[in-house]
Amino acid sequence: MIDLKLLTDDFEATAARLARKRVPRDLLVQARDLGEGRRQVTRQVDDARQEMNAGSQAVGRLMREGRREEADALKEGLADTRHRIDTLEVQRRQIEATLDEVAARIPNLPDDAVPDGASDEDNRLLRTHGYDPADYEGHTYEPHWEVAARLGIYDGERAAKLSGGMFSLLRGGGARLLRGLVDYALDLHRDRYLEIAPPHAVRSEVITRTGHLTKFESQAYKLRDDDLWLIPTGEVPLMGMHQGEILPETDLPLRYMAYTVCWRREAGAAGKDTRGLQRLHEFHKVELAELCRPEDSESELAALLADCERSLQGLGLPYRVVELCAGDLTFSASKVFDLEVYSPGVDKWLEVSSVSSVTDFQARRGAIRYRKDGGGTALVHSLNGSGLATPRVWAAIIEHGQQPDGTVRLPPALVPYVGIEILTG
RNA sequence: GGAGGGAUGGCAGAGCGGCCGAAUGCGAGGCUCUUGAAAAGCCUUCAGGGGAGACCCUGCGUGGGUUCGAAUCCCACUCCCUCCGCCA
Repeated sequence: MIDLKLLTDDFEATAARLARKRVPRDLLVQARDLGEGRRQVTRQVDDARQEMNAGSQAVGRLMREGRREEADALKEGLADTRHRIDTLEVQRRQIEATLDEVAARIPNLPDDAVPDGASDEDNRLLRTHGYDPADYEGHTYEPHWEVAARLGIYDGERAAKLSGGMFSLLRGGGARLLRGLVDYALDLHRDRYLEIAPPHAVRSEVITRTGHLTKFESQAYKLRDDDLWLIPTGEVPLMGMHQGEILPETDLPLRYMAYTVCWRREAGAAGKDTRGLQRLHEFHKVELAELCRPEDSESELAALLADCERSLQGLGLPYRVVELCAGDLTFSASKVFDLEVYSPGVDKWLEVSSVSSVTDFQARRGAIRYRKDGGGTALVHSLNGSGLATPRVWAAIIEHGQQPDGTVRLPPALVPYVGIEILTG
C-alpha cells in the first residue's frame, strides 16, 4: 500500500510518478476523495464520541451523588448521541471498505532513477558477465530436459503421472545436484544472512499482508481444511515474521535467508516456457530478504544484487543484469534488477533471480516499523532477491556442463556438495 | 482430539464496571551532583488518527454483545502454557 498522504499533500507529483506505471489518474482521484471523506466522517465521529464520553461521566457523577432522576434523564438524552455515533460509524466503515479496495489497486511508486518504458522491451541491460557468443559457436547444445532425461536424472513423465504438468521428479545425481545447489547457496551467503527454516504454510492474514494474495491475483495454493496457504516464495514467511512489530533501530538491517519449497499455481501460464524445469508449480529456492532503514535501502539493494550475482559467479554461469523499466515493474516494486542466465539449450536468457526494493510498500501493509534513535517510529524498507532458484539454475548447469560423450561436468564449486565431478546418470 | 489456565505498554506485572492509556518494578532518554565513571536524586518515556493550538478520538489478543459508561461482564474465534491421548 502506498502512503495515501502523498495523494492529499502532493497529488500532481504523485500522479505523475505513478503514471509511469500506467496508473490511471481517476483511480488516484477516487482514492484521494475517499480519503478526504473518511477524514471528515472520522472527525464527526470523534466529536460525537466526545459528547458521549462527557455525558457518561456526568451520569456517573450524578449517580454517585444520589441524584438518580437527573441521571436517568441524562441517560435518555444520550440515546440520541449513541444513534448518531452508530450511524456515522456505519458510514465510515462503508467509506473505508471502498477506500481499501481502491488503495489495493494502487501500485508502489517507481524509483525516479528507473528508466521509462512500457514493457520488457524497454528494460535496460546493465551488464553481461562471463558471456561470449564465440564460446558457443561450432558446438551443439541440447535442452536440459533432453540431456537430463537421457541420463535418467530427470523423469518428467512420472512427475506428470504423480502430479500433472509443471512438476518435476529428479533421480539419482539429479536429486543430489538439487541438494548440492541448496547447500552451496546457504553456505555462500551465511556470512551476511541469518538462516531461517520457516513454516511453508502461512495464514491468510500473513500472506495477504506481504502482498502475495490479492483479490485480483492468486498464485498461491490454499489448504482445504485450514486457513493456510502454501508459500509461493520464502519471502512470505521471512517478511511475515516481523509483521506488527516495532524493531529497535540497532537491529537493522535484518538480513535473512531461507531455503524453502515454493508453490505457485501459475494460472494462465499453461504452455508458456513450460518444457523441462523452466516453469514449475513446485520448486526449491534459497531466498534472501531483508529489512532496513529507509536511508539504507539504496545501498542495501546494491549489496543484495551483488550477493545474488555471487551465487551465479561461483557456478561459472554466464548471466546478465537487467534493470526493469517503470512499466515492467511488479506491483509492489520500486526498483528491480533481474538476473538472467544464458541457456544454450534453448538459446535464451532465463530469469533466475529478481532483486527488488519495495521501499515501505510492504512494511505499511504489514505494519513493520522501527523505533528511531532520535525518537518516534517509522516504517522499514524491505528488499528481497533469489539467492538461488534451483530449477533454472539446475537446468543451466546441465546445459552448460554437457560434454561430447553425453555426460555433464559440474562446476568445481559444486563438487564438494554433490560429491562427484561428472554426472553420468 | 479431550480437560484446565492464560493473553495488559520495550520487558516483567497490577488492575476485574466510571476517578484506568492503565499502579509498581526493570529497561531506555534527559538533567543535577562528579575531574570522569559509578552510585544517588529529579524529570521524561506505548502506538495510531484529527486539530494552528488548547486539546480531542481510538487501541488492554481478534470480532461481536450487554451498559449511560467495558481492560474489567457475556459469546465466538485465534494464539500460548499445563495435563491426558495420538504421533514423525
